[in-house]
Amino acid sequence: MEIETVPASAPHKGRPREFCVDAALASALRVFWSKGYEGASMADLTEAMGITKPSLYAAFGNKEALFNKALDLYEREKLDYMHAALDAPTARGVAERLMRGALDMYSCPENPNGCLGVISSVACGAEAECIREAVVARSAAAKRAMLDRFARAKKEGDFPPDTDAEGLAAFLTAVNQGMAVQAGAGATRAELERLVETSLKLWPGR
Amino acid sequence: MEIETVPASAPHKGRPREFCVDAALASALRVFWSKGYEGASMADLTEAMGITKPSLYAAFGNKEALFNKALDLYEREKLDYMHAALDAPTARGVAERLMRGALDMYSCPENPNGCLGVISSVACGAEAECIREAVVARSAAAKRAMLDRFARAKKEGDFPPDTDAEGLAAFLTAVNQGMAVQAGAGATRAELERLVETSLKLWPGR
DNA sequence: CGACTTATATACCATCCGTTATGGAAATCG
DNA sequence: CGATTTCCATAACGGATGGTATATAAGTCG
Repeated sequence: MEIETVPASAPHKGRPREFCVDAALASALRVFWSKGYEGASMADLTEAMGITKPSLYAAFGNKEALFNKALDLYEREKLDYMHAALDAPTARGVAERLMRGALDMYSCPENPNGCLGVISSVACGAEAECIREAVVARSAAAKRAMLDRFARAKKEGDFPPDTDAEGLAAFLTAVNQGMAVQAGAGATRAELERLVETSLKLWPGR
Repeated sequence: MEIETVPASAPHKGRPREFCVDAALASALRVFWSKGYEGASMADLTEAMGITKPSLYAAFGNKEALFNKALDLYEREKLDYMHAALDAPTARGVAERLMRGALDMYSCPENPNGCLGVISSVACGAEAECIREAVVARSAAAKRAMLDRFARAKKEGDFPPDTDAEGLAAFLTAVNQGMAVQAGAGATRAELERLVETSLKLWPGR
């Protein structure tokens, strides 16, 4: 929970805001998630958020700043399962929690289809290049965390010593990205479930 | 090799065209491949193709028709490894050829990064919805071909009888899509190679 | 050589894009 | 009560978008 725009103690002078910033940001996230950065027009955003353009600019800066805040929210609310997954006791547990967490998210009917990160990291127009870079940087960080976890798992004996932890991290990332693509293309939960079960069956160990 | 616009025997009346349709289409493909359907503006396209807008419209119809023809070309030239892959004698051979073929394509420095199909199938603006549907339909057909091949492999004993061929098809598709996403995000060939080797090591049987 | 057909080049169209200036409305402060 | 500050609503901005009308150039056909 955030305290609007000003630090904290502002006993609001001036006219009070007529909308909830958090709710508006959540609506914006849904639009970006459905249409991507470039596909989401300001008209789409303002309509979904229930505010006018000047209000949006006053509260969030501009479209890019709004997207970044929406991305923060996405990471915070929708990607928290990743942190929990990395805390699993074994590498296999990490993989399982990661895939099942992604599966749950992608097949939740209240969420737009697909993954905001994947949607935003595929190539698009020139104006969105900085957006793309920001998203790629974030997912690189996520992948590094996974890699570190697998390196630890290797030392702990979850994997044979000749295991390519980097390859496994890339593999798990790829399965999740592929799941996102298929979810974005309209795959059913049953199909995604099958993908997860198969991947889990192929995962080394146990 | 196509015969321009008219059936075949046209002893071209009127002013002759000053550019090569096939070369222009190849240039257009590169632009769509780099920037996606919506990210590619008519100005981008005409500049890369070396022709003016009226010439483009006269030769290809409109942006959507141009994209579909570029997609045909992409499938014909860049995705032919898929047909060859499905002809491999074993299911493992199919998987290997599919992944290595994708790897070669994604890491060819002359090609734009990523996969045109994946780029075009992730959500974007409303105007591109029909494009998205067309691409999704094509990749669904590709997946079905792979599924049929694996069903056959199951009957031929490549897999144990309790194998989930559908799950394996979804899995292989997902790895390739994930590879495309990572390639689009700028992964090196070495990274993608590692992903392929790992996936191949996990693939069932020998 | 004309007549005809087709391609090119320039300029333009309506529409939408993200963004912002302007004027009034709603609250607190003195 | 002003005075002040902040927010909302309308409407407009310059620029870019996909798509075209018009006029001219470059060929073949009779």
